[in-house]
Amino acid sequence: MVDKKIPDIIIGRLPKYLRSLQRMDREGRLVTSSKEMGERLGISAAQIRKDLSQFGEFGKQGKGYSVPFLIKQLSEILHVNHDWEVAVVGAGDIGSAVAHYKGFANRGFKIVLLFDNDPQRIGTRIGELTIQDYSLLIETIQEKGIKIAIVAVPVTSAQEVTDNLVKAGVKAILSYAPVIINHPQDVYVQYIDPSIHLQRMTYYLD
Amino acid sequence: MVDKKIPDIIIGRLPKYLRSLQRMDREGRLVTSSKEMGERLGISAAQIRKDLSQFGEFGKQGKGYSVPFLIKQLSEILHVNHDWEVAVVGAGDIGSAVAHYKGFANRGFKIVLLFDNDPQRIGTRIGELTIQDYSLLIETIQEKGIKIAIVAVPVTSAQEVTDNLVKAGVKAILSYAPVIINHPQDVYVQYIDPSIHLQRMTYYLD
DNA sequence: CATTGTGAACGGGTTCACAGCA
DNA sequence: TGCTGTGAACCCGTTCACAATG
Repeated sequence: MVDKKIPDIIIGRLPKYLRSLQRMDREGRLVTSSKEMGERLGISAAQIRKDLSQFGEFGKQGKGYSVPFLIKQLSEILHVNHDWEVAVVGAGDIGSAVAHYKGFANRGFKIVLLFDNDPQRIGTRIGELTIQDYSLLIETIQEKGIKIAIVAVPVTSAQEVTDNLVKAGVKAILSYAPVIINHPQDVYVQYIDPSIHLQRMTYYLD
Repeated sequence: MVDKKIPDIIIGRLPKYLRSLQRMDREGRLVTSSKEMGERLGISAAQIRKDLSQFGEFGKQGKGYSVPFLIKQLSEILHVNHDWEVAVVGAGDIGSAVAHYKGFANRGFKIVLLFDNDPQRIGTRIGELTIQDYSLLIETIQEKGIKIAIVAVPVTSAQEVTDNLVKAGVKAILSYAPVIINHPQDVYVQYIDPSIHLQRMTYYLD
C-alpha cells in the first residue's frame, strides 16, 4: 500500500461500509465477504474489494473479512476511532432535533455546544446541553479547540455563521441551510437539503 | 433533443442548478451564464452547459440564460412545477422538525400528513398538522393518492414502515433512518444521514 | 476451493476547443 | 464580441478476470 492520494469518491463510500459493518457487528456476525457487503449496500463486490485494498490487505483469501477488525481499520482511516466534539449553531427545530439525535453515538461524534442568538432561548436546556449565547461563539469554540460544527440557521445567516466558525478554527462544517457557502479551501463543507433529494426523485415520477 | 436515457448523475445536479437559479431570481437577476452558475456552484461551466443541453437549447449565444425561463424549464423537467403532497412518518424530533420546515415552500412539496404510533402524540398538533394514527397509514395514503413520503422513525422500524408505504402506493421515500432499506425497483429511496457526511470530512482532519 | 487483491480492459462522465449564432 | 451547444479527446472510476492463498 502506497499512501498515494485516494479519490474522494472512495472516501465517500467508506462511511457506508463502516455503518454496514457496525450493523453486522450488532447482529453478532464475525466474518463477512465483499459479496455480502455488496449485496447489503447495492455496490459491486469488486468495487468494495478495490476500495478497501487502497488502504491495506484487510481480508483473508477464501475466508473474507473479520467484521470487528474491519470496523477497527475503517474507524482509524476515517479518524472516528475517538469521539470528535461538535458544536451546533441554531437551536430552532433543526438544531434541536440535531441536539437530541442519538445517531451520533458510536459514530465518532459528541455534541458539546449549542448556540443561538435568541435571548428567549439562551440559558434554556435541550437534553443535556444549555443553549449558549451566539455572541460567545468564537471564543468558546476556540477555547475548546472544536474542529467540527453543524449549522442549523436560516439561509440568511448561514454565511455569517460560517465566517465566524472559520475564524474560530473550525475545519469541517455540516450545513442544513439550503445555500452554497463560501469557505476557505482548508475548510470542508457538506450540505443536507431534503428538497434536493426529493427533487432528484420526482424527475422519475409522473 | 432526443429523449434518450439521461444519466442519473446529471439528474442529481439539476436540483442544485434550480436552487441556485431561484436564489438569483430572489436577488432580482434576470440573466445568468454557465460561467456564473458554475462559480456559484463549484462546477465547471462546460458541465452545466452540457447538462442543460440534454434537455433542450435553453440559452442564447452571446447572452446567456434567462433566469425565470430556466427556472420554468428545470421545474418542468424535475416535475416540481406543481406541489407534491408528502406524508411524514414519525413525529419525534426529526419528524417534528421536518413538519415545521419552511424549506419545502417553492421547492415543489407540501407536507399534508404526519403519522406516529405513540398514543400520547396522536391527535396533537404540530404546526398546521394533526398527528394521525400510524395504524391508518396505508388507507389514508392510498385514499389521498400520495406518492412521496419521508421516514423519520428509529432504525428498528424503518423497514416495516417502508413496506407499508410501498403497500400504500408510495413511489419515492426519503429516509432519515441510518440503515439501508429493501424496496422494489420501481420505488425510489434516498437517505439523509448526518454521520455519513461528518465521517467523510473527518478523514481529512488530523 | 471460496474469496481476496489487482493489473488490464472497459465504459462513461468531464473537459476541451471551437463552430455557430445573437 | 460573448457565450452557447457539442463532437472529440481525455481522464478516471468501475468492472472484469484470474493468479494467489489461507
